[in-house]
Amino acid sequence: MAGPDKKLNNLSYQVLGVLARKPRSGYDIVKQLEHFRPAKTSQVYPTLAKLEGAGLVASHDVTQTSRPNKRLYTVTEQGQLELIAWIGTEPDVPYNRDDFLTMVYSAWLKSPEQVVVMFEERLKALDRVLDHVQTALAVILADFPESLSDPSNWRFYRYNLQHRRLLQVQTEQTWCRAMIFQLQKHIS
Amino acid sequence: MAGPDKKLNNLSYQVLGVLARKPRSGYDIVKQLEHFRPAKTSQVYPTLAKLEGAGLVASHDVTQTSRPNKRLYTVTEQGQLELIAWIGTEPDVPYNRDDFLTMVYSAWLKSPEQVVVMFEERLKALDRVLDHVQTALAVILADFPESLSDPSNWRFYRYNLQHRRLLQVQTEQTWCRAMIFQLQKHIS
DNA sequence: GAATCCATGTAATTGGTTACATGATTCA
DNA sequence: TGAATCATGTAACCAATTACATGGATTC
Repeated sequence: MAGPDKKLNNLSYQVLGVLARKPRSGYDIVKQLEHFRPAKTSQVYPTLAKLEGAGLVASHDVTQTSRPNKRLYTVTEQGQLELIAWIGTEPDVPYNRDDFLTMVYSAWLKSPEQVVVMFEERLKALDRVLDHVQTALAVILADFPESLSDPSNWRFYRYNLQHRRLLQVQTEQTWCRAMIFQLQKHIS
Repeated sequence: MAGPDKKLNNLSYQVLGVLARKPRSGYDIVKQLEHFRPAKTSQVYPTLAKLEGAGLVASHDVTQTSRPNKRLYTVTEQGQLELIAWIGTEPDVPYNRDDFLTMVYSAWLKSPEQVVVMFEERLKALDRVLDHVQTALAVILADFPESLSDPSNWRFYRYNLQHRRLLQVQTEQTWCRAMIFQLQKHIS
């Protein structure tokens, strides 16, 4: 009815995806996306307002007693259709910015000793990610084992995306250890 | 002498790192970063101007006959010190945006058949990346074999960063194949 | 009483893309 | 002659972060 829908941005589709699983408040959405696709409240709230203006989500206020009141958002049918239509289109080239890799790029300017320290810190940081991912996997496995063999259940993809992260982190750790091993040969 | 140096952004450090390896024009820098840390000319040229204003890089014009004239940039000593001082500081949390993963997040709304097609396309895209990375590795291995055991040579890190990318792409391909295998069990 | 969580937003700034503008040289 | 590469930039817009602003409820 309104103007011709131009393509939404990545965050909008991600928010539609979260709400397609279940209705949530802006605050809930931020928490939900924290590890998978971080976004600040200052970006999420305006995005929700924009999506509501376009008729892709709807909201209603919920009065709470033991908590501040909140506004629950739901995907509209139009919103779900928009999301489904987008999935499977040609994805934009992925976008990665990692200070650590930029540092490694110029690490030849530092002594091997100093670089080894950097890689050891990186390993520790990856350990923390690993912990988080393994816990998430264990929870799904314990609470919803049937969902893991059902691609029409959103937990099927949630589990497998976490599993992907696990594999990636382990690969990166292997690489870090190989780098440390090589560098130590040059420490007198 | 001038104001107190506040932290530069990721691109600035990346540009300093490129120029620390060897002097280049803005155009060269864009090409150099194309696969590792993409940036458009419209971002690189202003960044170079800013770095020059801060005294971290210097430039001089080069007259060419068989090509348009160009401006070559070099890192100043101050620029190199700034870069070295940054390396090893606590890196910001890495930043990843991948439409494909956002699509997988909501792929439970699609039929397994349709999702299999998405993963097969992803595999093909990863094959092209793999090709590029393997070529780059082979070139270094053939032309500068000694540099691979010398952490004070920038090619040591160039090679190992490419190797990291190789491992990551292979891990992702393994995951994609496992996903396709699982999904095919649900196609009647 | 202080810290943390729940809850929703706006304003200013930085980071990054798209589109625009121009022009020489080389190669098919 | 037309496409691709080399070469440098600006303007307008979109994406994202930082900082600001407020306030009730819970937990330590």
